[in-house]
Amino acid sequence: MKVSTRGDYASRALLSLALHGATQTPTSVRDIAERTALPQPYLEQILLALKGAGLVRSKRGVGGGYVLAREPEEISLAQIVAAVDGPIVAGDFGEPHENGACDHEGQCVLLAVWAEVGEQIRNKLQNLTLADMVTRSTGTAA
Amino acid sequence: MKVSTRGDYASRALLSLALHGATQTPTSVRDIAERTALPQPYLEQILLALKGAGLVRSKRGVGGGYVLAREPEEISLAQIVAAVDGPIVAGDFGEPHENGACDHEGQCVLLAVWAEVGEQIRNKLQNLTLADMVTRSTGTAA
DNA sequence: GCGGTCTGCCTCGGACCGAAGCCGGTGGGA
DNA sequence: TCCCACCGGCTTCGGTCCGAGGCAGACCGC
Repeated sequence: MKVSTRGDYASRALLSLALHGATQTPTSVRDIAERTALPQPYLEQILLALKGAGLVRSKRGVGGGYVLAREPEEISLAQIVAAVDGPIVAGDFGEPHENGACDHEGQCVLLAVWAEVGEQIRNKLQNLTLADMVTRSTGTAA
Repeated sequence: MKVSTRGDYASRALLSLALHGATQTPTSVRDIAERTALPQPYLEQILLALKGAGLVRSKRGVGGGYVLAREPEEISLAQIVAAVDGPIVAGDFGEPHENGACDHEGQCVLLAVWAEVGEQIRNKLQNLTLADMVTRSTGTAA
């Protein structure tokens, strides 16, 4: 019942890009790692997953690095977490109301509940974009 | 980002007790395991944890077993899950706005978000009692 | 009251799996 | 030729899931 560090790290990395307004000039993995205090090799493969999901673009060679693929308003935390942690669900015990999944008492009722919880989390995270985070970050605290 | 099987199993077991209206006569672990199709030894220690949390009472010897400690209306899913899975949170990366926790950009903003998500899940599960589940179970599907 | 049996209580341990993180090599760009 | 993204594989670590086995309390028949 918790977000893995991958989700947290990925969010921090992209938030870092958004904070520096780096929608054009690439930022190297090393710079991101320094600014966010994250382990560099680990962050590397996380960024790779984010690229695979189409959330960032990369540029190789000298002066290369990563750039947000879309505007911060268009990137939600749900997309980030889903990209590195897989689909956002609460409990993976199959689907309710399907073949032999509900052959014991109360089972499919609980499955429905977990599904509702997962959906609620998704809704929450879909409404939080990187732009919102930037606003929160600059508006409230350090 | 998911409920462990412990939480699911514990919920199923208590729901089974509630469905059979066993607020007085004890039900043995073996019977619960049969009705819910759960591994009996595993279920045993889960029930032990639930007893430690004060959600069920036990009776030893012949004709012994487990009984709900309170009325189904008084037992929420949040209590059950918290009893077997620990506190319900989304991401355990420390607390926001404390000593050196927010010394890197955007960190405490994200911490606040995870905290919000966790709180939302807790609220949802606190509003779902065993009595609600019984109603859902008997009212809608098999 | 006494032993047997039924049950919960408790602990130990191990298989299994995913998370977390490091490393070396490859190849494309300036 | 240097820089840096890319690409795997690989290890370590801890948690989950579950079984085995023994101990202790409760009720029974006698």
